[in-house]
Amino acid sequence: MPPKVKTEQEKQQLKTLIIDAARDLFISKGVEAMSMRQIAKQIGYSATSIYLHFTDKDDLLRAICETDCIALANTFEGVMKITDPVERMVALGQAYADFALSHPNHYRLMFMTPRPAAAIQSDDARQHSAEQNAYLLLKTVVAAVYDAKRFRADLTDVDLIAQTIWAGMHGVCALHITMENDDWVEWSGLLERVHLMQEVMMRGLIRE
Amino acid sequence: MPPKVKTEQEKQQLKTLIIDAARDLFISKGVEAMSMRQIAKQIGYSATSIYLHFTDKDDLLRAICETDCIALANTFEGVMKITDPVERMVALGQAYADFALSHPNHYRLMFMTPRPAAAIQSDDARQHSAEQNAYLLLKTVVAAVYDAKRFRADLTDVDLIAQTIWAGMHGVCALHITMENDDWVEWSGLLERVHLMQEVMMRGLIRE
DNA sequence: AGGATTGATTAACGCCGTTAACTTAACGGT
DNA sequence: ACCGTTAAGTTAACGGCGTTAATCAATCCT
Repeated sequence: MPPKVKTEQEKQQLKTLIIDAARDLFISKGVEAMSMRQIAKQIGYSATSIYLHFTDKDDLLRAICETDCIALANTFEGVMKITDPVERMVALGQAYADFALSHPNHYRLMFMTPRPAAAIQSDDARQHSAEQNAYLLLKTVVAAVYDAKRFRADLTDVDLIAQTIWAGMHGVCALHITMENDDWVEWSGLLERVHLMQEVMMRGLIRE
Repeated sequence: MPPKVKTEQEKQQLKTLIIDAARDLFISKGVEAMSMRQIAKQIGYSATSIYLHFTDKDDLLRAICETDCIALANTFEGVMKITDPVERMVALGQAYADFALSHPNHYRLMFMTPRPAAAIQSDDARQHSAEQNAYLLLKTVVAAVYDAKRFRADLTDVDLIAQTIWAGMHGVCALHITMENDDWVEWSGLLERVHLMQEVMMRGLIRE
């Protein structure tokens, strides 16, 4: 069954065939439902042949994220063009939330799943590029707001400010992703929650 | 090997023996490391015999949480005695964060793991008692602050306010639990982050 | 034509949660 | 005292998982 000598192009085709099948499962049912065997079944290959193109499941997941985070990066770049630093900061938060809520399984993988300490050291630095980049951008924007003296006078730690803003947006998104099906809490509208969080953060951080 | 007719007391002893072994694994390595076979190995029983005392793994997990959430409930009751509603609200947030950060795996299970929609309807209501109770308490406190007219005038939705506060504290805790090992962000002190989040929330929500 | 190589496959290992079938010891009733 | 029932375990097994090793067939190169 191996009709062989695939051109580089054919290889790439198969690779993206795998990625697409994997992403379908990943997006609709989450990491744990995206099993090697299920992917294989969908594309009509054997489970083990996936290992000819990806070293392991994590590698495949990373490929999916890389692909899908390009859109995010583009959105962010657009946001960075906004001139007013405070406006820029708010828009960045909004873009972050938009991504989290429209790609819940990506978000879950990137920001809600603890990676064991071991698995991190072994990475060759350039791994978590999407996450790293997002945080770096946030920090840049926060620094701009700080330089413009728009933060309250008692706030001097740029890292601390950035991490607090991150935590606020993360809280709304993560809580929604985890709890949307729990109906023992009468959820107010998701958009309202995102908006109020932004408002509260601004009122709490910005010099009035 | 079955020396039998255990008194109700002996049964309970074995049950807590199982729970203790399970909790050891759960606390130190998380849900996924707490396997039936590992638990069994540690207490010198067969994996299947656990099913004589717990219907399945979820049941066992619920037992662990129930046991360990009593401490939490007690702390909360203490907090509720604080007379000033705003002070009470802040103290509740602090207690919540203390629990999350000292029982990260409990917290992960309770507030960071999406339960599929199906698994929720089938529960006979009294299931998520700890979570439900915590949110109810928060809502009560928020309502008290609202009745005391201490919130900003434009804030009128008690659920929305409560959920935003929840999200803020959740954000700091969840982000820490997920990312504490990622050293590509220069984390400022955890306590500072919790504190600033509280401060920001208060400044953003409370009438000045 | 024949060997090396490539792209695949099947078998297998060791994990998991869980169910079914079986064993063994203790008790109750006659 | 015996026998059947039952309680408390056990082992075997199913189907799923990620992953590795061995194998197989078709093509390419010499």
